[in-house]
Amino acid sequence: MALVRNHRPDVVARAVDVLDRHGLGDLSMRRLGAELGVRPSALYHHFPSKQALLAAVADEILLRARFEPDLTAPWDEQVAAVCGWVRDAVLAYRDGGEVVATAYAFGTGAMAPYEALVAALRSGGADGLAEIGARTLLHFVLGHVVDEQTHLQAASAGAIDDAPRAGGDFAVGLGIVLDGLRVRVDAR
Amino acid sequence: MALVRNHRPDVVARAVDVLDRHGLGDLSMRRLGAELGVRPSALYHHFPSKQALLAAVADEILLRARFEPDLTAPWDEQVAAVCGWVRDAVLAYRDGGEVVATAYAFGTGAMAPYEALVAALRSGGADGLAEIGARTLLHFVLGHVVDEQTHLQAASAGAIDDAPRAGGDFAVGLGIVLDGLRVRVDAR
DNA sequence: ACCTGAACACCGTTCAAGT
DNA sequence: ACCTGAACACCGTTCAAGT
Repeated sequence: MALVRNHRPDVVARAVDVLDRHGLGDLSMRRLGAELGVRPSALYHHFPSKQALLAAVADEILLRARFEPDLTAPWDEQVAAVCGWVRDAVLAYRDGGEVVATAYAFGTGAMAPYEALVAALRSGGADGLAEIGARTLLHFVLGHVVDEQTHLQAASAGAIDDAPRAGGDFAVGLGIVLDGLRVRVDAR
Repeated sequence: MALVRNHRPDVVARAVDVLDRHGLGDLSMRRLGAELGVRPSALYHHFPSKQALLAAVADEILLRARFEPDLTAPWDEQVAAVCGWVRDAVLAYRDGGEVVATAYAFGTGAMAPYEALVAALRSGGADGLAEIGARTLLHFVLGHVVDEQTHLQAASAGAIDDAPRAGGDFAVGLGIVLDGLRVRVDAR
């Protein structure tokens, strides 16, 4: 007898919720199932694997921070806007950075920021470097945000005494050069 | 009765070996114990946790690609040399990038490259930006190398058709600017 | 379409006890 | 100093069967 009936979006929403409340380490199929009032095996009706579930979670996190590119803006401002979007989206949920970075690294999700960056870079005429530029910027942003988030969380958990760190912001005095064009990513 | 007696370096060496032959996913405490002819619990005599073991593996991988900084070289060349060292070290072992990146992210290991980069950046006069610059460069290098390694391995396993990618090298036409000073990281 | 029940093949970690 | 034996509290995934 089916006590509960969950649809795919319910599962994703609950997963985001568990992630935010208990962290990535506690987001297991069994735990998520229990939280939904369902056996773990029931989740495999919606997702072929945990990896696929986590990719959906990553996409959901990015989607929730709604973003629409301003195509009339200068290309470097467009790039900065995308970076800012990713940063905001990911910082809004516990372990958001790691989830998105992993999904992106495995190529299973989090493709929207990559495509937005490619578009922005192309609009700046950096045609040949758009793809590698987008990947670099994403590593740049995600790397720093994961850093930030890890240390922030560790500090708030009392595991690390939060010594003053040189710039919690990923952009302080830093830029990236693509083919001679300087891109400032100080979105914040 | 002790059939085998392993010292700490033996354990690390075997772990590197298992990592390279079977990948990070197969490097479990149980598997490593079996490979050493020992129960998994015996490993906890040498390491307090798997995380600590993996940190030691990361350090070992970096150590095996012996590196000595040329303090007479221009600072940007020093930076490039460190990046090249990390890249070479990590590419020499299966999943080396992920192991080192993770140890670095958790702050449990892989500190040598960070310190080398800070020193190189300081020697260039970028005092206030040395720490954040070092972290940025590391994210930059490790991010790209993990990318490379993941796709390379996936391709060689036949999981992905290796479409032509824009620059397998992390440095193609890219640089990082620290306070106006352009750092080229095209180590290769 | 969604769920149960039961199993399979694993994990990391602890700890008293052995040599 | 290093190892065993046994346990604890978990994992992801599969699959026939139910409604």
